[in-house]
Amino acid sequence: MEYNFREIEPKWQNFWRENKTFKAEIREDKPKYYVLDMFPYPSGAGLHVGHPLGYIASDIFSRYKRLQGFNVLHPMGYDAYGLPAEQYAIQTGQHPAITTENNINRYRSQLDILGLSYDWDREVRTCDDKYYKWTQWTFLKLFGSYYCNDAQKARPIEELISVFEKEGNQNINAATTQSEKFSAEEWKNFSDKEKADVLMNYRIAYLSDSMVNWCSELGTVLANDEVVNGVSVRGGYPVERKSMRQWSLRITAYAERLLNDLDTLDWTDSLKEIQRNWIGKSQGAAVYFKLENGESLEVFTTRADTLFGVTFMVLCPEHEMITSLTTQEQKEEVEKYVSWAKNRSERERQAEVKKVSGVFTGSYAIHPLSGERVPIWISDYVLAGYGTGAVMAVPAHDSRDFAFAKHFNLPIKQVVVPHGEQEEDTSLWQESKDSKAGKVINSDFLNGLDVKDAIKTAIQYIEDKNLGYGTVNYRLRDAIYSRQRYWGEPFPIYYKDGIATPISESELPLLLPEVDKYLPTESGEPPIARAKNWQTKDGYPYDCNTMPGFAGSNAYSIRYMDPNNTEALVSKEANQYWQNVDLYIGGSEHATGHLLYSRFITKFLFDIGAVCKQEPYQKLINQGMIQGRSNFVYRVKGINKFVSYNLKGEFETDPIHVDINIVDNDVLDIEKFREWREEFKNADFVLEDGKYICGYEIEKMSKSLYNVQNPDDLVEKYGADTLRLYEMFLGPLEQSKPWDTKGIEGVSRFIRKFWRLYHDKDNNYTLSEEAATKDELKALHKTIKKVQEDIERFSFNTSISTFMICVNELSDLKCNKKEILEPLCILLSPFAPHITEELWNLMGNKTSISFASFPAFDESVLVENTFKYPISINGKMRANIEIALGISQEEVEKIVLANAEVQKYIDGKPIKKIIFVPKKIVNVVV
RNA sequence: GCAUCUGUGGCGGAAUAGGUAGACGCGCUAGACUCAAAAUCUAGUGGGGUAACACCCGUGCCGGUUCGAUUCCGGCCAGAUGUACCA
Repeated sequence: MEYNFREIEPKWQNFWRENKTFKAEIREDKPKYYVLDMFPYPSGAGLHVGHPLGYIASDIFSRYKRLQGFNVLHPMGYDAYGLPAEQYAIQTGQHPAITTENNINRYRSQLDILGLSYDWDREVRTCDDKYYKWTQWTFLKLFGSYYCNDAQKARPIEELISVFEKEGNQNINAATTQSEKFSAEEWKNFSDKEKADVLMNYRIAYLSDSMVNWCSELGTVLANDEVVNGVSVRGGYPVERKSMRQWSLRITAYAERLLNDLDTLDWTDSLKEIQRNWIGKSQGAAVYFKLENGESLEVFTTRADTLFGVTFMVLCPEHEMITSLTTQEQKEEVEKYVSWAKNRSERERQAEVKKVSGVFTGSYAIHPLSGERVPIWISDYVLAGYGTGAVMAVPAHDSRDFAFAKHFNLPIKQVVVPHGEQEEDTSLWQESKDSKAGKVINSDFLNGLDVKDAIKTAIQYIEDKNLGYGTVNYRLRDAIYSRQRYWGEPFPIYYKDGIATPISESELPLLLPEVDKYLPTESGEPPIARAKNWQTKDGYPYDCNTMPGFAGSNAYSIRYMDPNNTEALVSKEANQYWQNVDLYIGGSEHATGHLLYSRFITKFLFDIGAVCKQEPYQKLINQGMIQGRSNFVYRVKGINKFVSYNLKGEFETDPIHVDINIVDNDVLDIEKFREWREEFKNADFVLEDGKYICGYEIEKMSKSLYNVQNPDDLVEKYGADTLRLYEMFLGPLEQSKPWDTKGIEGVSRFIRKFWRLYHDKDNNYTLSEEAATKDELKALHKTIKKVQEDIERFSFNTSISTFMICVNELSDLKCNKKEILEPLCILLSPFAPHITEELWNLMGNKTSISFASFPAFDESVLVENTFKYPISINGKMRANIEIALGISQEEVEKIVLANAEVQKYIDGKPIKKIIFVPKKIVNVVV
């Protein structure tokens, strides 16, 4: 009998559950460490081997930190609101809560068999009213706050109201869409509705008519990060631009802080870079162009140095000044163009980026510096959402303006000469010169300046003459926060005489109502509108939208600190103790969604004093994706005959995906294949060496490609410890890699070998109390040192290699000494918790291994009195010489030169130099 | 187009501070045990070369710094990911 994981693994899982071994409580005597996994959306498909990768890694680190004496918080929960459950509800009528509950139970059982050390008492579910009460509470706070640019933080909206009453909004510097100024007097005379409308322009959570990504297939709007290439991320349905009244969050107010604080985080450069790009800060200038009708048009530019190169202006088709600008002659054409542009779907627009289109308004602006007349055009290459929705076109130095000028035959004026070039005839150009280095020409007072200096000088000039001002623009947009769906958090808002009014905090949570169908109403209202009595006691209607998928995950890491608190999101005490997440593990696909939104919300909660940290996740590791490895069989065209991979060239074949569970090391199990599907029952095969070899390809892991590897099957076959080790052994945590079961035998062998160290031939536990030998101690301490270093840098694959070497050495030494094997058992416990708990118990220990301390590394065991010096001659390794440590460089050189092997290579030539690197190498240059 | 990352045997991958490249595992080859198989154990396994050594070549490509480069610098090529009319 060998190591029996089928009996031992459930035994210890039960032990941990019953003893609440991993329960985390505030303990002032211990330092805290908070390890968090991105909680999963419980989909109907269950877990595949890709999901546990991060969970196993975080579990190893949690267990390691516990051994080091840290009080570890390691919770898990479910991001339970989401589209799939709702889509399923629409099709079947089954309540999404039931689907979700079932899926969660399946997830839980799959997680349990992996032996993960979660504190399940802290589980959260975003669809649980006790949880979403705080999602709604956060929304009320966002609604009740504005962002003060002077203080650089969120402030209560009441403060703003009292300022309005005293002095109007003349001196307010806040993040707002309010452009009209008013006095205290005017404010007092506003109607309630007017006041509410003004305040709405300042709130951090606000209602506005905004251009949204509307997906009619899903019947809802989507955030920018939920749309890729003009189609929805979920489902791949077309998305169009549409103006709708929606809730938004003023995340743009936090752009600067979100950008700057990236520097304080221990994240990978690539992830920080993704966020920086998404925020997209650009420094530049706003410039006013006077119009002939007396109005003024504001544009944003990063290239104020090229002002004299402006030969036309372009407005986006949505620009509000189009009507007033269009002349009578151009009216018809402009209207035609604008309606054409508005009706294009996002996808069409993106697909035809290179096609130039546009129309002339008939009007002109006056160039602020030269006084020349500049024609004003309309084109959809100018985006409504960025800057002012209008640009000054400098065709000579901007490729888009250039393409436009070429297409409509507009003048092109060169104002920058790149270093080492001469001014050229722009009519001969095939492309613009966009480079940001060179000397300015044809530009009056800017002539001769370098681009960089010219930008500064130009901005200074326009500021002095009141023609504009230096400013900053961000690409980041406010987050659209409402969805026209059922399965989400209702907004704690009702409408009193058309004014959006918050319900009081004491009425939270506002429960998600029951509905008869999960579809929009006949009049096109969201599904919640179907609910009976969806109104306050006084009969005012509630908001019918629900919050988006990311709402529930914004502050979940904070809620885990105090998940059962009914009085607050988190108590001061719990928040002070747990602070924020020390280690966060999850996929990088959340870079511009969850990771940005939750940073924003955490900063907001910090501003209102609800939490003590500005950043939610101090260190972040993105585990790589595990791709699927699909197998193929090759069917001869037209007949039911299959050709082995290497012989398929002789036939005309179609590759067909075959279930990887009936393929072993690319060899097809023909019997199982025949049973797999009715149509293959009578199939013929052309074999090679008596086997049918399948082809393979690396693809996404997906049910439809028959390449999903289920962790349960592997646990059943090899045990959880082996699966844990193997997932880590597969390669570096952060790298994407294809799943491949080939190597799992190797770690399975290692586990059995490890077990055998503690047992004799008949599988009886035998450890001796004898003192360990020098070699045994060396093997152990070498391992302690390296494993600790490897864990610290999350190189779990190499730590496992180190364990393998150690076990091999101890097997060779026939070591069965407790002095060695007890610390080794502790050392391995984060990786393989079940087998080590069993051995720990066999060794006579009463408590769980989690409370043991990490084995101390004894340097003295590894100290040698001699060192093997590699000797290189002219940089090439030629010999090894054993030399006592601590002797002088001169002596080392003497010994080296006296060596016969070395003499052979020096071959009598004069020695130019000897380079001696202590403990490393001696290099002789001849 | 732009940004970030990656490129090492038949395969997954080591090499932590510029110092004997290929640890560890898989696979493969031979052998031991066995009637046989499984399991286990032993030896070998980058390429060329040799009876065996010696020796030569080798970390995507080209160049640089250095006594010495997988590692640092410059330029290219390829792949992955993200993002894209952001003025």
